[in-house]
Amino acid sequence: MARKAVGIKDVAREAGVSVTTVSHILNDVESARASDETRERVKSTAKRLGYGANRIARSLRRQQSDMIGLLSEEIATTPHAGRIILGAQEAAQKRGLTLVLINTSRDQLDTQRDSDALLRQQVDGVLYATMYHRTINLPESLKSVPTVLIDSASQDGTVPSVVPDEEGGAFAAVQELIDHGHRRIGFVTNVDDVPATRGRLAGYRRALGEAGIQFDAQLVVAEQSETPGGYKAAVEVLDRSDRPTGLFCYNDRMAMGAYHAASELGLRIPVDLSIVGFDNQELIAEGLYPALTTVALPHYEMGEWALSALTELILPDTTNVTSLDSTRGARIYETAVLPCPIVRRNSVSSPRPLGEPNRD
Amino acid sequence: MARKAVGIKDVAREAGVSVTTVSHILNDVESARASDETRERVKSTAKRLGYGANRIARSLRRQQSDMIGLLSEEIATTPHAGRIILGAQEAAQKRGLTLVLINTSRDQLDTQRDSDALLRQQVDGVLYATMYHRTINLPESLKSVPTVLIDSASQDGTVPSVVPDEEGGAFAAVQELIDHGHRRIGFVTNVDDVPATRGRLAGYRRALGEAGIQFDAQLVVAEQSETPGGYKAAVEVLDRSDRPTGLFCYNDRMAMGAYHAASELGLRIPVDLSIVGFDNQELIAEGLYPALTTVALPHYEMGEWALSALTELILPDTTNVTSLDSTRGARIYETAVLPCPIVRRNSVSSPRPLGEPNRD
DNA sequence: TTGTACGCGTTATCAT
DNA sequence: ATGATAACGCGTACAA
Repeated sequence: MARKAVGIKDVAREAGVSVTTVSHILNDVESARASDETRERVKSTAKRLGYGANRIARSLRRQQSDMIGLLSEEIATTPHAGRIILGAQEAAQKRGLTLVLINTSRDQLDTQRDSDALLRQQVDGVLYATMYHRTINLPESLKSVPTVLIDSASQDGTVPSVVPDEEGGAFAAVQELIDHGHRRIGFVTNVDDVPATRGRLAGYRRALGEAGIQFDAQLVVAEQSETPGGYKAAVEVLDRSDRPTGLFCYNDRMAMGAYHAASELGLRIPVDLSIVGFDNQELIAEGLYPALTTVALPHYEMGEWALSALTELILPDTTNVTSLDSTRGARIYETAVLPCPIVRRNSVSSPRPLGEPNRD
Repeated sequence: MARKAVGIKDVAREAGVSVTTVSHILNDVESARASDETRERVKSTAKRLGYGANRIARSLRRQQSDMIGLLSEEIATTPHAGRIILGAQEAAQKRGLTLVLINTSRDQLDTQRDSDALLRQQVDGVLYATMYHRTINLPESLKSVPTVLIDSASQDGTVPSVVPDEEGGAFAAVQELIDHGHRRIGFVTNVDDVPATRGRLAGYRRALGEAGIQFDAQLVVAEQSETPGGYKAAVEVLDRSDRPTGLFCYNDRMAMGAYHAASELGLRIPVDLSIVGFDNQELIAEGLYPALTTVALPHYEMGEWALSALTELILPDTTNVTSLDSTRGARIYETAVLPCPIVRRNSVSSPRPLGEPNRD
């Protein structure tokens, strides 16, 4: 830790004032005013000495640490996690808060009564990020500390939460195909019953519906959400005479499988088949040939939003402070839904005009 | 922060002893002994009350925060970063340390004199992780705080550092091809002059040399280290009659490009062409068909190693404490080199027997 | 307008 | 074997 830290006392002595004055000035305390002259002198000497308040002493005194815990099941196990962390980190830094990492496995969380204590004592609040979008019950250990959920909605709305707009993203993806003239659009989806699956299917159907295209159950086929699953599903939906000209894939990995299937079937992308993915995994989306048009998950934005919501939770607005205590704890939070923008690359084009011969 | 925290005083009162005794017992202080009876009583009441020392107060008193700063240029901008973080985090947790995130852009680091103060005051040390393996000069702001470098070596060895064994990994990759009987092995490498490029080339040459295979400059071609570069390079090295039967690629992205090239040239993997990548980007390696045999970067292990080295730096071994002050700061650290294990999947097989007709 | 003194929860020193 | 108390560095009520 500090080797030869410069303390508030040093600043006070150097500026020829008391520590109180220094503290007041540096913390912009309203009540006590100092002459502009001293104010200036204190500030400059503080800067000259490179003074920064000892956060630990300050925390002890203020009874708040200015630290936010980022609680995550297997931190950064997914490539997405990085963006969440970054969003939260930058938002935290902007507010003078520090992000500390707490790693947990889910089952640990419930039994972790001591972790509870650990948490409560050093962080002002926690961001709880799940690995993928889902609905959860708030772990018992988090009931006592201000918490915001990232990428999952709380069952009962007792805490704020933020999730991606799966349906909107899927809608945009399918709309992109429709805008290019596709009418026969397949959906390679996954088999797990999670919000993303339901939301993306809903978006697919809504886009079709709004375009006046009949939903055809034969065109949606579900498999495991990995690349091999995408391959299998794509083969199934593409290997027939009335195959779709456009394909919406549950995620980029499945789209990668679909590329493989298309290649095997002699279908060129995007000439013979247009594809849109989901997730915007750049490694894949930019690596595929042609580069994959896909939908981005707003990870950075979710991290940012969550941290912002958490600060509001911690420092309740000074507006209507009166009814505060009564409303606290009873409040129901709606989960925020952040947009998933489409990222256009080269896997979508117009279908060949009707009647043009297939040259395969 | 803490709503109604249970403090050491509560435990003392409840157990009918003084706070001193509680502190002694809970901290396993050698000098002062208590009766086994009280010892037991104190411990049990502490547990019953759910007591945990207030880390902030403890930090203030002990003059050490037990916090480690993870300083990173654009945290988790690469998928690898997550593994580093996880390795460091778990190692930290094991030692009762907390990891705090500090995000920086590289140029910021030098001018950041206030960040310097910030760092010094709350973290006991910092882990400085660069985005990719390279050699650096330690930023000025880190000179004053115990630091360990991850994924980069310090120019002058003033601080411990850990990097991947690029050469060994490349050697293993090429050896894998040789073991399968390949004699004509191409190398699709990248154009940047970084340690990884040099090391992987050296490993390639050494493996060839030890197998008695003549190095052929025509078989190594450099391009941008992305997928399109891999495609271009692979086409160049494969589109000729004396093409290699095995291909070592600088990284998995380039390997992905090579897959595409092979497909275009009508080369089946691994029947007509065996490929080994580097990085073990699972998204790619497991998504390609056939799954890519590649070499893993030891990110988790580097994070772990770095944290371990840092703790030794902070709490110097109690052995030979005498000569401590004199040696400190003057010491030269060798940079640790961690092995890159090969991960076998399905992209390598034996080349077709000599003379077997090419069925293309 | 400025300074003195106390308290935040621990740990550590020194008595008893 | 146990307990009283100073000190860590800062913020602030209260006195001047």
